[in-house]
Amino acid sequence: MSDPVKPRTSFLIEDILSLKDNTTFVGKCCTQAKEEWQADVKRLHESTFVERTASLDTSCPGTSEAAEKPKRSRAAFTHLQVLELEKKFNHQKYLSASERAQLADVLRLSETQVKIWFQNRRYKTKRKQQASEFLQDAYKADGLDPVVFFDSFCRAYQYRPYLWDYGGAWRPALW
DNA sequence: CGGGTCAAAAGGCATT
DNA sequence: AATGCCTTTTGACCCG
Repeated sequence: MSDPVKPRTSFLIEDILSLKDNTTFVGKCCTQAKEEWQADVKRLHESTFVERTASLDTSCPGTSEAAEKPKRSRAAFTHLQVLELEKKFNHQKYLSASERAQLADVLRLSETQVKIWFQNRRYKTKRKQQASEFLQDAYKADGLDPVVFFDSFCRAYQYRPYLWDYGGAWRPALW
């Protein structure tokens, strides 16, 4: 079995691509992200499919030591899995049990993984909203130019493009 | 290599 | 009991 494809980022590629020709900097990163993602999709389709990712490491079978402290492991979701989760989340922030089961089946994840992912995603959105409000107040109070501010922000976080999908009130004014 | 960040998963407590 | 929010733990990754 080949290694599961590890997502490098969890940003919304469609969102970033939809931003269009803002700067060459953004464009370059989009191209790179798109290529990475396409490569992952290709590898996904070539393999039978991703193994259902286990939430717990089940190594050390049958050993008594394993019962003492179950080792917590972190699954790395694939780009495709994250993309589908993000698409769903874009439409609805909460899933019913049946919707969750269906999505879990399609993505070859456990229902718990889907549930936890949505919990973490909601909280992430909330934190970002709070952060964007804080930033907005900060640059207004300091009389900063939003364009210059955002440009430096992008450059400072060029390896963290997932920070770009700010849904905060200040983004529309910048684009 | 150490420190920082992100994200998956678990823990704790509240709500229904 | 199931699920919510929030916090903490954990592991991977990136940078200087």
